[in-house]
Amino acid sequence: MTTARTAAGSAVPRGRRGARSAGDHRELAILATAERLLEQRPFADISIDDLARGAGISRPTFYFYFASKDAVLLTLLDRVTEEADAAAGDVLDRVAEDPRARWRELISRFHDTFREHKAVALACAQVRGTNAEVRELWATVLEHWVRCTETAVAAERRRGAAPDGLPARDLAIALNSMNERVMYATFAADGPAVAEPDVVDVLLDVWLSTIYRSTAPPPA
Amino acid sequence: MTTARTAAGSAVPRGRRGARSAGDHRELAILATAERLLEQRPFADISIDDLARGAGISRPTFYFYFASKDAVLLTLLDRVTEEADAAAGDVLDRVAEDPRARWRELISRFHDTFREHKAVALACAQVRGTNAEVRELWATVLEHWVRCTETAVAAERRRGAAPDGLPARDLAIALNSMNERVMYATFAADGPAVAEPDVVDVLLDVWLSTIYRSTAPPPA
DNA sequence: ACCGTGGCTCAACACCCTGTCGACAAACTC
DNA sequence: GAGTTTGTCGACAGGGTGTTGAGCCACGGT
Repeated sequence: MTTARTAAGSAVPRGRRGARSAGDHRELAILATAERLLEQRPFADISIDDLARGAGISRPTFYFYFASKDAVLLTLLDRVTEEADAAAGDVLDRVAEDPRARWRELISRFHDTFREHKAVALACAQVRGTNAEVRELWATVLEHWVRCTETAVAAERRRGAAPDGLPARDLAIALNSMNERVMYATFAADGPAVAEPDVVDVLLDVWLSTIYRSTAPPPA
Repeated sequence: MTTARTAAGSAVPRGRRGARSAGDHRELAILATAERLLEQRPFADISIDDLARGAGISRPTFYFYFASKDAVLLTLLDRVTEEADAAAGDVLDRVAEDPRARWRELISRFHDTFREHKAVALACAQVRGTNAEVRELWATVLEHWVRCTETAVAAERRRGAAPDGLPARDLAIALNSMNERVMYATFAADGPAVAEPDVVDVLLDVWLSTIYRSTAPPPA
């Protein structure tokens, strides 16, 4: 019921007078431990005790900071998606400048952000199935990206650069879903996957083909 | 260590003289209970006890038939993928006849099969994250479909119906991944999803655009 | 008719993990 | 220096998993 219960809004430094309290430090330690352990083994194989010990505290104390193991992951996911959002920036507002380059930039930046936090991304995809909060956060984030894509596609159609076709929203959903799954498979390296260095170009090619119905969209 | 340990190979009636033993009956009852319960609540919320009780046996007895809860799901998944494979049949050998119709048939049949076993499909996608056997089975199945797609695309290119572009395998991976994720989102109805009645046509449109670089592929 | 074996069943147990409760200490406030 | 807030943990209760060991029943062999 104290600081920690700000849950996902953890990026905002809590209302203390800037002073790094012991609690802040511990909370960060738990998060860091979680991300470190996730690089070594799957989320399901990490117990709350592991997290607590890794942060130098006891299990009950863990609950002072987070309501559950899932809450830790939720916070981690929140940080990563914010980073991805920041990385994407306003690229989509400038698609008309140079469509191919801008779309590529968009895909590439998402790819880089998620690759850097592979472990978190992979864990979230798994937990999404069992945890409603993670599922909803992801849904919200995805919805945002879908809307951005949709808007950009609509703009390209309006200026005559892209032909009409599928409803922009459906296309946006299909493309973003594809990206999600293809990147996941590449990172997880389980099952059929596109080779890491090619993944951005493969995805880009599908985006361009479906949005413009040709490999090379007309420049501005 | 007896009959049940044939695990995924359960479709093959075990070597008894055709007689439906009590065991066969129980095994089927567990499977049926699992599919029924999965339609009501998520896999994680179903305990082995639920499965056992549903099949009219005790928990320890459950272990006589399956090694774990996951093993039940694995068997269920095996049945569904076999059904999907059968439904797909040889459509891809006849793509040249009428590309649009055949590709649509392919996507549509997968869609129908998985929609019919929504619950199993959804559960598997979730468990795939934590269970290596499910992950591997899915990987194998997907690899098979990717290869079929790849072969068909290559054939279309060879006969001049489809232009060159992305390596056929990468394209096949991207498209199948998209289908998987888009159908999942539609069935799960969580987060941005294509409306159920449109999903086949949306997917088809992306397939055709990327394979033929035009909405309407040339007929034979 | 008798025994043994293999298919089948379960009560009871050991274990692990989660989440909570209540007592307690250090620090900051007035 | 009394009181609140922050932070800490030992000990417990509860629920799920997987195992053990003993027992039942139907059958085929002798």
